[in-house]
Amino acid sequence: MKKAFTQKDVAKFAGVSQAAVSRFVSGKGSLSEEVRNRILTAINLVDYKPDPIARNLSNRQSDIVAIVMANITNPWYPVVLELITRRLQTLGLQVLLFNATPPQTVDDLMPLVLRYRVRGVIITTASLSSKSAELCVHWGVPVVMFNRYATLGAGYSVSCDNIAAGRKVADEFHRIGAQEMAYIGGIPEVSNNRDRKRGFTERIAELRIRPPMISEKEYTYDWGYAATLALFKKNPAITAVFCADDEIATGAIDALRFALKKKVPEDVVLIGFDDHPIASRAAYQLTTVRQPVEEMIEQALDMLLNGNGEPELRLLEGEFIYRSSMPAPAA
Amino acid sequence: MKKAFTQKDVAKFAGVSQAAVSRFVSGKGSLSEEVRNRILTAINLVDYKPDPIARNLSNRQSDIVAIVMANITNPWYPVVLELITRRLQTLGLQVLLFNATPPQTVDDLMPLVLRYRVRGVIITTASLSSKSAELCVHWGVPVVMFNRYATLGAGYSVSCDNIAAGRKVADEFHRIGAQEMAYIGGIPEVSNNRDRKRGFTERIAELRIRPPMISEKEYTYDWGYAATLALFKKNPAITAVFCADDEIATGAIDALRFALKKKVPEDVVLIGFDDHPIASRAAYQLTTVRQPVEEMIEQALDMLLNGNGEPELRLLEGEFIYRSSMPAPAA
DNA sequence: CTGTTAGCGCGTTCAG
DNA sequence: CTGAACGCGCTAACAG
Repeated sequence: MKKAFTQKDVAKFAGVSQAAVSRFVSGKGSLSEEVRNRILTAINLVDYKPDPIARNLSNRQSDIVAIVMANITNPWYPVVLELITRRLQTLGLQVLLFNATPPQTVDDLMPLVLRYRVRGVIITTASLSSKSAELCVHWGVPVVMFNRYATLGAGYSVSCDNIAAGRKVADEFHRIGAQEMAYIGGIPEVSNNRDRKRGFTERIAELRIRPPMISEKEYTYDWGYAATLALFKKNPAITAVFCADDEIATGAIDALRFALKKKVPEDVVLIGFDDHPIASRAAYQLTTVRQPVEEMIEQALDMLLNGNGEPELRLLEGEFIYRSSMPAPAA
Repeated sequence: MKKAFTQKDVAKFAGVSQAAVSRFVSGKGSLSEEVRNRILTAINLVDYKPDPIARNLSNRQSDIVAIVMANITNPWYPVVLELITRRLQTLGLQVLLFNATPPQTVDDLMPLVLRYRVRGVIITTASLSSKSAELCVHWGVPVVMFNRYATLGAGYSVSCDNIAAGRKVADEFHRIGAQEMAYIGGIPEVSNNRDRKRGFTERIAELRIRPPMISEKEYTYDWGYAATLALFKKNPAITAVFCADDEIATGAIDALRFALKKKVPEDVVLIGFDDHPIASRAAYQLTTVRQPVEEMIEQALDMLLNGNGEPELRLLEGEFIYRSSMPAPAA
């Protein structure tokens, strides 16, 4: 229960003023060699560590970044969270984690988040409402939406080029001659779902193939499973399914194999999205569009920390990962 | 970029002293009805929200709890994280997330964690070294180890009764007449691995069955897969495998089915641990020992927030969840 | 019951 | 180059 040593203590030991110590640790202002050394030895002596809380109060700028998530149990997000925290820690920043668990929305959480004088906010859930966006601008806190973007052009966004990816999936299905296709989507309003669907259906139209059946609801295994059952009941002739993420896709594969007794890829081919850790398992071997997570994070943090305030959307390309659920073209 | 309203502002609007406002928001001390109302209207007027940072500085006690994790990508931990943050948020507490990514250890992280004047620390990674334990005691910060316990009897711990569970697994295997068994473990030093192994092997010895083959390394799918291949190469007659967690178990199942062409459960039965989200999927249908996560969290937070400082280990019972990888006894 | 005062630990003028 | 002094927003003792 002892108190930590403060700059005042260091100052006393070094026989200088507290202000000098402050200048030393911050590196701002100038100190004589003499004083610098005395302070340094004093700091080592008492093992002084700056108090981030006090610093934040005085600064009005903290070293913590808030992350608002709602989908931690979707296996792709732990990967994201892992990489973000790791990257942030190397930058000397910390992560304050907020869980937007329904019915709690980002809008509800935002005022709370802002109270912590965070350096910035990363949102992987829904997108910013205009109300929350205003709030952030108001308090001068940068926000970046990760894997989705705001329809109202506020804040920063990083996302995969979902439209292009959707088009490519259509091309792949076309390449192997699929005629009856389906799209099993995630949350209808979310930008990534809309874009993946759009790229897919638009390209299918261009190719003059019959429009795919569409069913969308949420990004879960259970939904993928249930949607597959429903879709194939309506149309047993489907031979190619594009799933908006890997959770949905693995659910679809299980439904196909274990409930509908179909073979993947012989009877039905599937393509997912994300390349999350489960997708590569032997039980699934899912062909998928890998999101360039590390690069996305790099871009997100760049905007967050070095952004000029102008809303911006950075689009990165996804990478096709071929596995057995949808074989690669013969080389 | 506007400044937030402070107690001082509220005080000015209400025509009272700032201290009065402080008493109002904290609920401590007494105020006249008169003043109370004036303050309340002033607060609503300017939409005053207390500043947690400033409060922390003044208090020497924060409203944030640190969580130190290293295994976020193991699907059981997102569940834990999700539930902890949710529970904490309802208590008005926030989560500061630290990633002990190798080679960074808990010991390295602890001094950093402590600087944030956190209310407490939850560790799901390794257990406290004596050095770190001392540090926490020194600063009066309570620590609880989640799903593991300290060998040196410092800090709080919540864990499943792993020994009992291990014994029960042995009984189950014995019930169906298995003779050649194996244990695929996680990180050798971790208490939960040691206890699961111990309960299992001890009970097997009591039952006078041949001792199981043992192989342990880490809690991952890949390890489960690799270990299975290696074990069955040495002894193809194995018919029952106990895996220290579900990640290992699902890896083992895939190795069995896809590499070794064995049938589960006809040729080999398996039991895992945790009951993580993947275990219940159609592709695995894993019989497992479910950890009572919610109750564990409840106990963990109870000790963290209301503990008396005495080291304590709370052991909760696991629940057998029967699925097809090891059928339940006929009723 | 209420206001005044003194910190919490640090950054930042502002004189010397 | 350096130290004294003030403020960040809030809590807690202390008088009235």
